[in-house]
Parts: sequence; C-alpha cells; structure tokens
Amino acid sequence: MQQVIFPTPDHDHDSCASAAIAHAEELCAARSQRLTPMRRHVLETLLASHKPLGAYEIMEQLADQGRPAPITVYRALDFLRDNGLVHRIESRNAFVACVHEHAGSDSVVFLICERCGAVGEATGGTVAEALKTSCRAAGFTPKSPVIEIAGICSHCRER
Amino acid sequence: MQQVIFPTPDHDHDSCASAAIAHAEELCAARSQRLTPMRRHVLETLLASHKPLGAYEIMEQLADQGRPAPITVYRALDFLRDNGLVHRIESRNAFVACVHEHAGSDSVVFLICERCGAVGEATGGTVAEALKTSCRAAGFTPKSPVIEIAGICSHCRER
DNA sequence: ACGCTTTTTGCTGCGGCGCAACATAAAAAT
DNA sequence: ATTTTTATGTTGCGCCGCAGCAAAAAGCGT
Repeated sequence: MQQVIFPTPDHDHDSCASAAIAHAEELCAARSQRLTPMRRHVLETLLASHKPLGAYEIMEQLADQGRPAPITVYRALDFLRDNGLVHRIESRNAFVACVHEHAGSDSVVFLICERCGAVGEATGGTVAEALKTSCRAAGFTPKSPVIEIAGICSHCRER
Repeated sequence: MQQVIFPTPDHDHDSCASAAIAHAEELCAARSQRLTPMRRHVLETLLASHKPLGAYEIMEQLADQGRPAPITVYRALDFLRDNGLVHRIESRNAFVACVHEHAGSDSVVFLICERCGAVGEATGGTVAEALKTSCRAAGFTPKSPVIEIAGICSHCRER
C-alpha cells in the first residue's frame, strides 16, 4: 500500500493547516504533552508554507510577536519532532510540518521540488521493503532511514 | 542485481586505499582532470578512515603539511565529489571516500553504523526501482536521491 | 491559597559548517 | 616568454545548532 501526498499549489491550504493544528492538539492532549503558544507558533509557521524552513527563517517569521532566540525555536522544533509533527530535511538543514497521520517509525520518503520548493511525503509501499532487503543482505540493522529525493514536482513540470 | 559493500574492521585497508587512489588517478587522467597534491591529500585522509569526516576534521588531519584553510578543503571536496570519488553524508555534514566503482548517477544507499561509524554503500538493486515507482505515482521526476540509513553493522552487532 | 517541583522560555555565549570575494601562485597553452 | 587558465591562499562573514545558567510559568500536594 503506497500513499503519496504532494501539496499542489491550488489545494485548500487553510483547511489543511487547521486540520494539522487540530491533529496536533488532539495528539498532545492524548499524550498529556503541552502544545504551548511558542510551539504552536512554530508549527503554524511551518504549516503556512509546505516548503522546508530553516530555524532562522522561522525566527524571522515570528518577529512580530517578539523575535525568539534561536535556541527557543530549536527547542520547539525538538518537541514537535519528538511528537512526529515536524520532520527535519537533512539535505537542507531545514524543517517541514508533517502532513500525514504519522504511524510511529515507518520510513517516510520526502520528495523535494527543486523548482517550487514544496515537500511531499510518500509512506509505506515497496521502498521500505526494498531497503530492509538491502540492509539484510549486508547484515545491517537499520534504525533511522533518511530518504530525500530532490526533483521536479508534477505541477512545476507542466509549466 | 544488488551489491553491498561494507568495510569490515579486518579488511586489507592499505590495499583498499591504494586501489582507490589508483582508480582516482586513472579516472582523472582519462578526463584530463588534475589530481593535485591537495586533492590527493584530502582523498587519502578520507580513505584512511571509512568513517565520514567533517571538513574541519580533514583540515586537522592535514595540519602537518601546513594546515589548509577550510575553503581549500571544501574546494578539494567539490572536485572529488564532481568526479564521484567522494560522497557527502547529508545527515552528518560529513564526507566519505567512495569505495565502489561509480557508474554515473545511479542511486546509492549509504549504511551508517552508529556504533563504529563506518559507512557502507549499497548500489543497484530494488531500492532504486521502488523509488522510481514511488516518484512516478506522485508525478515526481527524481533528480538526486539522498538515502542514508543509520543503524548497526553486522560486525558491531556481534559484539 | 501557599509553597514546592517540574516544565518551559529567555539570555549569553560559543563552536562547527560553508562559502564569497579577492589576491597570489602554479600550470597549460599559444 | 607571455598570455590564459586553473588551483591555492587570505580575509571575512553568515548560517546552523546548541551548552549553561537564570527567570518565568504551569502543575501538584497540602
């Protein structure tokens, strides 16, 4: 079962963002974790764009409510990542809000458009299987896979 | 066809390194590219360990022959990467010497041992296929895949 | 309501990473 | 030998990421 979510430029962004916030609230409540204003602001900033943002970019977006220090942003990001609400894009030193219901430690493939910068996620499917097979062949026990594909998304390709 | 190369602690490291240097010389000669002393030193430093090294670590290793500036190391790394002799490990901000004959732009899976730090490479195989399938499902045209799996290598596992 | 503990945020500071811009030296080409 | 190209050195700077400590806020028991 394969599922690919790539945010098109014309999708209903407001509802997409508010749904993600709602999900974050539910999840934190269920875990008795606190989605503080700071953490919510950071998450909202990331949700406002489907592009990966650096921690310092997030800082600037939050400048109106009293610019937080870098460490503050990093701590909020740590919290959000621990709870699977945000992913780190290693190849960009940047972060994106997670746009799919996150089932624990299943491996996610990130599709990063070089043109528009949007990041999609592909979950499940044969990639994870193939990786496991590959690792087994080497006697390697995989823990945390990083799979990030730079390329051109369908919408940018048509232009 | 799957091929996995993971450097075991007991492999013949000297011959492995000298073979890689020989390959680099051939390749540069064939392309009329210049494997200068600086570039060779950087490559040798990376070959001396199968672990990913940061640019600044490489600098320190080269301190005896007059410590080069960071930019010098980065330029050598750029050259070596352009010629497929060195890979960048995005999740570590570090670099490793390539240990397999590199056939152009085929996607490589890096296996990074969290215990000993060694990096192996898995080429070809079903992973690339699965990735292509996944991308096609999203209408996404892949360019440069980054696949890095952190885990435990077979040798460390046995201990 | 009060003090106590835990959690979160603010503040200061620092080290690693990566490269731009310009100057110099070395190698190739004519 | 002079010009052109390529590689290296020098200076400097911006981004990334966090440690260590102080202050504030939220939860908790009495």
